[in-house]
This record gives sequence, structure tokens and C-alpha cells, in this order.
Amino acid sequence: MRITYKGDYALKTILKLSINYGKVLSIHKLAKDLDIPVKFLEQILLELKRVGFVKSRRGKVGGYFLARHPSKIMLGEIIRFVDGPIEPIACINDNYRGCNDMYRCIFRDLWKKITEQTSKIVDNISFEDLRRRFTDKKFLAYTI
Amino acid sequence: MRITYKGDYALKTILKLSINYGKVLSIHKLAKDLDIPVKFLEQILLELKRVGFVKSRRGKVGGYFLARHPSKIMLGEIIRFVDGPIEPIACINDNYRGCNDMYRCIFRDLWKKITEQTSKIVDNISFEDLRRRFTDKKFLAYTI
DNA sequence: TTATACTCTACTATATTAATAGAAATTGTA
DNA sequence: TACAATTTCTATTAATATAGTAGAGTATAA
Ligand code: FES
Ligand code: FES
Repeated sequence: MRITYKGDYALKTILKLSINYGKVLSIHKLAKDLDIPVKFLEQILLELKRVGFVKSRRGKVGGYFLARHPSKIMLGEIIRFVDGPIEPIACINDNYRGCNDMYRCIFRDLWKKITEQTSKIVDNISFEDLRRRFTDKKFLAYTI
Repeated sequence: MRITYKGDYALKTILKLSINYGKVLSIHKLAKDLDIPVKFLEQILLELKRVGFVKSRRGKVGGYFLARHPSKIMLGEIIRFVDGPIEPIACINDNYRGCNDMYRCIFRDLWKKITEQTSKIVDNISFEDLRRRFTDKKFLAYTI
């Protein structure tokens, strides 16, 4: 698993929308607060909208808001959607040319184990959990 | 952590040299058995040599062999050398522009935890362990 | 009507990945 | 010594992924 800038931006955006659940935030506001290039965030939000993580409202007081409650959005969902599979190597899912015999590959079990451990983290933490961490720890100075 | 083809090739090459510890194997032989493009493997082996994982012998009966005993080479060493840090995101090490305040970032602890768990696997398995797995499980059909 | 905001398609620049090419140097052996 | 097999070294390239940028169009509240 590798988190790109795009993924990082997406996660922070969903987190900010979770913290502000119920409100509608504009791309401009999100981009400014999170220090993300506006036009890049625009694209990311459109993708997140198409697959149903967020909804939007156009016009004067428009903006974005979560389509589901933060407790129903898992960290792993966003990661997988934006940055792809969490596996450390493609061969577990895709047709990987690297292995002579993928059913006997010594490394395969290791990649699986790493994948399982990673999944146990990212698929069991919701954005509600993250939001709570945020408020509990009183990250007052943090702009998110 | 993401394992590229280059990393995959390097790991399999070191494993094959571990299984054949004591022998000298030519690039040609390694490339053919492991199904790796010869000229690509050539480059990988040169890098592995420069940093001291393998040694070589030129000339007629030349080839490559391990510079240390397989028990002294950890999986994580090769991964890090060929494919870089095992962290899922660069911000833990490098200067990452993504975070407004990296000391308060909610995600940071998660990336650290994932890194630690991954390290616990790749930094505690030597190529001697992998070689033993190979022979124990009697992967007779496997060409490695 | 207008200002503000989302929508959509296309384009671009840079870096990474996965090789490929070819000439030079070394070494065992016939 | 000649030669064949092998490593060494530097450069180049093709394809893909990453991280944006540009601009015209559509919707909505006031
Ligand atoms: S490396 Fe994935 S099956 Fe071999
Ligand atoms: S994502 Fe790494 S410090 Fe925020």
C-alpha cells in the first residue's frame, strides 16, 4: 500500500467533512484550509461524489457534504478507491507476470500476511473514530 | 510499501542465490530460470553488488554469489534497498508538503503502526528462513 | 440579474518504472 | 595466444503513473 498525494488529500477532505458533519463546505474552503490545489481537489471530489461517498449542492451556498454518516465510512474504503488495492504487490489480485508459479511462490504468504495486518487497521477505523480522536485530543491549533 | 517488478526480481534472485549458496550462478542462468529480462537483471545485480549484498566473478566460469550467508540477509534489507522505505506515505521520513501540521496529524499514528507491523515481518525473516521454507515444503516443481 | 459555486473534458509537466543497446574489460582453457 | 563466455559500464527509451492546470459550461440563492 502506498498513499499518494491524491489519497492523502482525499482522506483529509473526508475527515474535515466528518468533523463538520451536517454542514456544507465549498471546494474553495476545503482547499484553503487543507492546503490542497483547488483544481486538483475539485477532481478528487467529483470522483468521490460519483462513487457515492459525498454529495454536493450547486449554486450560491453550494458545496460538499458526506453522503453517509462518518461511522459508516471506513478508512480503507477511501484508500482503496483513490490509491488502489492495499496489497504490497499486484500479483495477489491481478495477472502478474513476475511469478513462474504463483501458487508455489515463497513470498506470496508474506504479502498476504502484510495485507491482512494492514486491512485489520484501515478496515476497522471509521471516520467517526478519527473525528473523535480529533476532538478528544483537542487539536485546537490544527486547521482541519 | 509497494514491491515493484524490480524489487520482486531482486528478492527472487537473492533467494535463488541463497538456495544455491556456495555456487556461482551466471546472469544468464538466473534470468532464464527466474524469467527475468537479462539486461534488467544485469543492472539489478550490479546495484546489489555495489552495496555489498552479492559478489561476482568475471570470465569464463564467472557469475554471481552471495557476499554473506543467507541467515545474515533480511528480507527488509533488500526491499528497502531496491524499492525504498516500507512506510505507506513519505511524510514519516521525508519532507512531505501534504500536512499543515505533521506533529498533530491524525493519520500519522496509523501510518506508523502499519509501518511497525510490516517491519516486524520483513525485518525478522532472513533468506535462510525462506530457503528452509522452500526445501521443507518440497517445492519440487518450482524452478527457483 | 448576478455572484458564487459545482460540472465536465481536456491538456500538460514531471517522475517513476521497466526495460533495451552496445561497447569494453576479464578470465579460463584449448 | 586466441577465443568464448562472462561481467562491467554508460546511455537511451518507451510506457505509465502522478500531480497537477485550463477553461468553458451549468445550477442556484439572493
Ligand atoms: S511474488 Fe506474488 S505470487 Fe510470487
Ligand atoms: S499524513 Fe503524514 S503527518 Fe499527516
